[in-house]
Amino acid sequence: MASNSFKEQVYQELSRVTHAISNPKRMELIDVLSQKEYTVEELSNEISMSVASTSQHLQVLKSAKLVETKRNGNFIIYSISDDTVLKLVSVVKELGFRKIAEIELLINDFKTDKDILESLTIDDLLARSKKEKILLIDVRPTEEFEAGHIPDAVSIPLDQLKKRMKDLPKGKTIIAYCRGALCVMSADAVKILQSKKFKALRMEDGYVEWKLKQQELNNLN
Amino acid sequence: MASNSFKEQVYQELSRVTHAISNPKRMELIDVLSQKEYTVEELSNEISMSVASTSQHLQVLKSAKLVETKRNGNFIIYSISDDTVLKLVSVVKELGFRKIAEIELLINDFKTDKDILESLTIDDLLARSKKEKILLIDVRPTEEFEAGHIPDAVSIPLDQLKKRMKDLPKGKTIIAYCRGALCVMSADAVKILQSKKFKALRMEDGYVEWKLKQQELNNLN
DNA sequence: TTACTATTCAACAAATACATTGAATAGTAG
DNA sequence: CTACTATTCAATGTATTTGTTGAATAGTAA
Repeated sequence: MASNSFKEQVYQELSRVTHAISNPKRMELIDVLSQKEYTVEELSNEISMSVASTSQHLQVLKSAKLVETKRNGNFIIYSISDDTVLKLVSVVKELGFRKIAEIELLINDFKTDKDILESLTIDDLLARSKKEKILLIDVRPTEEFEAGHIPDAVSIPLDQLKKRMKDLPKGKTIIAYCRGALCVMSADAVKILQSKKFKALRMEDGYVEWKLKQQELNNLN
Repeated sequence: MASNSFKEQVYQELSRVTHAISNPKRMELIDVLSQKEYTVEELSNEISMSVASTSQHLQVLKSAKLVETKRNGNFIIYSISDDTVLKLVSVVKELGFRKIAEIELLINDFKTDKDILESLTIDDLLARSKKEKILLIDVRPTEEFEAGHIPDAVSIPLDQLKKRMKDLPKGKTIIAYCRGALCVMSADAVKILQSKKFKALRMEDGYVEWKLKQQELNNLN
């Protein structure tokens, strides 16, 4: 049957997309690239893997059109090809976090580890910012902030927090965010701030989640 | 580093989800199950594969919690575990269709094959139904219609279309839908109707796409 | 209990995926 | 042109995945 073969080909092609993110290291690469663009060697460090292997994984991602490249001098710069890829990762995480008990256990361990009792979502942030004055701080490295951040957020990279703490207000509630639910930076920041008697909270969503939320809103008007 | 091991474990778990749909047959299984629940043997027929292999694929999907089972007499009934799974497939298709040239070519071949010039989306349908009187027909098999359908749609399975054509209005525009972009049934229906001088059009989205759209709308209020 | 049946398990061979090392490539900068 | 370097390619051994066949299982129905 011709129609049968058509069907097979379609599923073959679709599964190339999913195959590309079916490997933990490639999943991690996409997640890292969600924050900003990187060179191969930088990525190799981020995911703790040889440069050659990293390059090979990147080629798989590229052939599935999940990432794209540009050249800058001697360097090849990899980046996410399309915001739909962010959406894909977001849905996979949604499924993973909701459905897989193992991950929930890991995350719970992680949470109690960091002594974070309260953790806000984007919706919480929006609601809260209407009721009271809050200060939103982005504790990721400067380059990631510059590659894109939530409006009105102030960049205070985690490693500069102690130095810049004197400029922060004791009255306002400070909400810290970083790369998302799996990132420890905002939790560390909140811990430091709380120890110095600031009113600080963690937001578990990051810039990517904020961006996707905006797109959803735009799509429906 | 403990935090490193935590990270690795998380990506390991997340990639179990994507690994589950990284195989063409398993992708097809999920797609088939998106319409309604099935027994193992039925699925084995749908995807043209031995019962034992089908069962094994289903177990992979189940261990990733993408599908779930219930018993009915001697039969085990498989179904999609959660609407988030539909969202996952939807995003994968979005990426696949938009990004992979091979699929676009296949689909174009398919479209010209079916002589369908116009193909509506859900948004088109909603807009159009405000301006003129339309009749929405669901040409999938009865069981799939009964498992869930777009409100106000009338069930006219493709194999009954010729018999029931005399009851259809010549004045109204008839819009046919089936399982979604990859399904040929609505295209066949429109071809038949047009040949009998009905004003008929195809909608490329199906019930699943409609359901996801509703959920998006609900999420934002 | 016993016969029956839908489903799952086990074992196999073939194919594919994986991470590494070391060599090749294609650009840049002097 | 030459030296240099970030990236990619090639080859390798190991591990995992795949689909099949045939046996085992667990539930139903008499």
